[in-house]
Amino acid sequence: MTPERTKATIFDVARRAGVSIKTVSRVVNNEPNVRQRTRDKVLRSVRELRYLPNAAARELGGKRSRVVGLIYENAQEFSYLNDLFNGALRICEPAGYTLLLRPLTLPDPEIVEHIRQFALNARVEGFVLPAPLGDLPEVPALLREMKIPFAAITPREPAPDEINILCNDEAASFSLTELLIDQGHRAIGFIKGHPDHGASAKRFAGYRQALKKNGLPYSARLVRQGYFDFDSGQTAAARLLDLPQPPSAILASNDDMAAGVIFEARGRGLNVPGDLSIAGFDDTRFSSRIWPPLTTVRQPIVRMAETAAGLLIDKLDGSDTAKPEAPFECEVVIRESTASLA
Amino acid sequence: MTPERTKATIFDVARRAGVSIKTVSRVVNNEPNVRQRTRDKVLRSVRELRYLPNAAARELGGKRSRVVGLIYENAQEFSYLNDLFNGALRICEPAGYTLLLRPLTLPDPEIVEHIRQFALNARVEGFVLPAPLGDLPEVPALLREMKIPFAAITPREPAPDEINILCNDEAASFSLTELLIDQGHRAIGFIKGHPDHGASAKRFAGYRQALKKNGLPYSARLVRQGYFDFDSGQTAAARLLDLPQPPSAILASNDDMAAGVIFEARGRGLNVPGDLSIAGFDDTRFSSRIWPPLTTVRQPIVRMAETAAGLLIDKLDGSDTAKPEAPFECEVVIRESTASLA
DNA sequence: ACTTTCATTGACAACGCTGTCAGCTTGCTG
DNA sequence: CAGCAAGCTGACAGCGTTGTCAATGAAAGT
Repeated sequence: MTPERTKATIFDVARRAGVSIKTVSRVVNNEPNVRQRTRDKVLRSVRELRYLPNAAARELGGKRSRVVGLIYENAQEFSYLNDLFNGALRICEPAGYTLLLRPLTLPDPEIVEHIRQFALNARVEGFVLPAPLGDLPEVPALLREMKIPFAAITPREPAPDEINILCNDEAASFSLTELLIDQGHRAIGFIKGHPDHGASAKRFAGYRQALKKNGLPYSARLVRQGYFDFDSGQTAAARLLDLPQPPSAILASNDDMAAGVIFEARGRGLNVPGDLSIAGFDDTRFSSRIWPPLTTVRQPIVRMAETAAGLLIDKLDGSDTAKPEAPFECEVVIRESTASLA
Repeated sequence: MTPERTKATIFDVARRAGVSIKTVSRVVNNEPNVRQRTRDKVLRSVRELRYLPNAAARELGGKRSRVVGLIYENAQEFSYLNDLFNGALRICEPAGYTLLLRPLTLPDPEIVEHIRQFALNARVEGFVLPAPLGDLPEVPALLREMKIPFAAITPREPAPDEINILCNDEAASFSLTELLIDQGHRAIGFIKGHPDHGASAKRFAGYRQALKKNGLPYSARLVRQGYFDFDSGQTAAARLLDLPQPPSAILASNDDMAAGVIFEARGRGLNVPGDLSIAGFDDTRFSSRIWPPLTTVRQPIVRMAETAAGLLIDKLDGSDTAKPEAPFECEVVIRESTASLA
């Protein structure tokens, strides 16, 4: 039978260290104004008793729940979420915060009520908002009304006074498009992302810039609207390939759609990349595992999530450094779904 | 400006209803021995004041955290996890429970300490243990020592006195194998799953039974060990295809490995399913989106997770119905990666 | 009518922490 | 060496519930 000692409380620690409970509280919470010797004494008995502060009492007494919420779109690519969650968790856990997930099915007419309920029930102190939640106008509005700070990941428009985690989608898209141009492609199809996501516009902008810089004409016919899902990618690809003069390369705004493009191409007996080069965005778990492996752009999502959670916690803890973060760099990953035009 | 009323407490509700706080507590917790009229009065003022019990106070006073933990292997297929989480959440949330996720990187020599820390920090009252966690001997042992109940999902050996959620992997594997046999395949390769997962043995058993029942010889040469990941599937496929008399069909114990098989086949210029039929297990998000779409087996994971969470909560709440659950049925999904032998 | 028995209700003490504020030490300053 | 500010420490009152147990009231038995 394991010692099964009754959980030690702050009283036990205080008695053992010969100080008051308040002093223990100070030490445990890293507050100033405790002599080093006292601090050591307390820390020792904390260790010896394996003292673990009771979170409920802490919250009740101190009004702080130390809960960070991560709301996300349920349809979201899960490997993205996984990275997001792992990154945020890696910061929250050692900082003594609990990270709570809440999926949302979009579009959701009652989104405000759902988030409010979640925030209230779970006593969320701060939110991490992956795209597109930072861009839906109701969400930031609600959180501001509730006075809950948040960190928006890749929002279209960085909210002033809030934490914004950005990455240079535009530059990455530019590089990817230039890569195709360098490979000799002239007619390059583009499938836009979901209009609610800030990244969509940026990726499209990078594509246009690359065309322009390289003196290629922009043709609206080669551009189709997609919604970041496989089916919309497949549909858009079908339209592009039905064109009298179909593109020799298609750039999809994410990998799910790129997979849809590959699917459609294969269905038509087209050889990828022989007959059609295809590239995407995101470097999903499956991007390297479908055939052919996909040329794509990798975002440092884990680091972005870590930064988001870190800044958010800093804000919640009041250690407000408030330095505006530089955008994260994306990386073009070249695989076998793209090739030089024969 | 929204009413921003100071959050109502149990006192406010009690005053308004003209009863004591204890009575309010009884009503809110659905305890017996409250006259119907009183109950109604209380419920009305609860509604009118939008009363929400303070979870911290509740936990401090009542010793119940209402936290359910879901630990999982981080490498786990995401769509599986997503279903698992959504299913469990769908039960936990309305029941007033918080569902907390905790990824684990296996193998983990300190797994016991990690889980213990998590359980203590998060004050987890009960765990949902997806495979293979229910099968690692340390984990159930630890939880029993800590007196934390758990619901194991598809464990190899159902633990008595605990909640076990099973599904008939064996029968599904049997059907899938018979499907291939019916299509005329005689040499059917099999890639085993990770030995830590209970499902692996069952799927293998189903394969062997189907061979036997249909009078086909079992050849160990056609069986390779895999580990549920893409790479091991690819490697195993390479070995099988290098055989002097390679199989005309390969059955992989999950879709990740099946994708690896497809990848390998494509790399060798083989036509799927023309030259090689391939089937998997799990019906992953991507199973229908790779080319060709994969014949596979779908588990009702969402329902399994719902059941797991539901039974666990029943146990935690003391409403112990303790009926042994019947195994869930899997469904064979026939797509285009399998075809009759020409 | 007079107990006895339950169902119903309430008073009040935990629960384990943090915030407030007062008191005690130090170390300086003049 | 008094006087004062700043550093350090502790006493104690909450925080919003639930558990315990006693009080009350109503129903049933004699």
